[in-house]
Amino acid sequence: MVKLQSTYIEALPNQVDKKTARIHTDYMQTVAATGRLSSNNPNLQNIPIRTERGRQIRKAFIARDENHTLVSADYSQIELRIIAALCGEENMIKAFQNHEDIHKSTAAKVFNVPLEEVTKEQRSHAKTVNFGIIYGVSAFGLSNQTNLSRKESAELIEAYYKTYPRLKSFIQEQVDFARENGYVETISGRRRYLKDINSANAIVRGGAERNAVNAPIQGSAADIIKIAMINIHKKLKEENWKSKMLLQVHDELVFDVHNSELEKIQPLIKHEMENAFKMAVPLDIEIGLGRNWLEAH
DNA sequence: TCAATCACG
DNA sequence: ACGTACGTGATTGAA
Repeated sequence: MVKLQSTYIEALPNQVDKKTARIHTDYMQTVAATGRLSSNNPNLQNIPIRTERGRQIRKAFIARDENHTLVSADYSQIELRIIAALCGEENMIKAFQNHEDIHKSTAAKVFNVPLEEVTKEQRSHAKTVNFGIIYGVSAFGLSNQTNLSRKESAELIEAYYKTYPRLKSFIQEQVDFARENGYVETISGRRRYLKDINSANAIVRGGAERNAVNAPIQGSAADIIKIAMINIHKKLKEENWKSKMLLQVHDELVFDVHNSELEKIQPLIKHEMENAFKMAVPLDIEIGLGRNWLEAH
């Protein structure tokens, strides 16, 4: 509550540019270790959305005038798709090819129940593990995030790896590669060097091992959206579109679209984002529009 | 100046 | 036996 007031409600109006009457962020290309962009002065990659009061703040971001509309396009589950493609886990790849709800689909397999009998709690637990895998979670970490005991968490992780065996080997291979070479890399060859990967200190080494797993996933997602941004920017420029690309929020692009272009630009954006990088899984885009950033989502 | 907290993906 | 989920930036208040 205090945060929303001081960081957004009070600070943002002071950041409006006198000449353009708009807020402009700076994107940093060489800050994040994984290859993501970061955003500052002000940070527009952490505008609230999760709480009701937060959503009121997001509503304040609007299209430039009556003749424009905000369009938001985001990659659906891009990090899970990347890990599935990187390790060739057919069970997960198939779920994405069939456009299934990946967390529900995971729950059905892990808990060995029909898709239509998956409970909310089972889906929620599957979702937690799906995310945890991306971060290199342990049984203890998982039990902290759920109402499961450490033993139940260990069993859940075991069932998960039985469902997706290639994920387990992928994690091991990333760590082995890092120990051997001192770095890991993304789908486009961006490296993250891990100086602590062979540390004698198990805590420090454990952190580097999680980095070895996470960096290729988070970094590959960053590679993909950057390629999409370059291709979209080129097209908008070469074909003299009136619409502008405004913001990038890791897996989302926001555009200020002239209403005359509203129908035609959406398939363009979708196509460029879906085809930015050829992978063993399809990339899916969710696209929306509205007078403000909240509605566009 | 720095750690803790909390905003986002 | 050990400690235990990735990546950022802005604000606050103690040192």
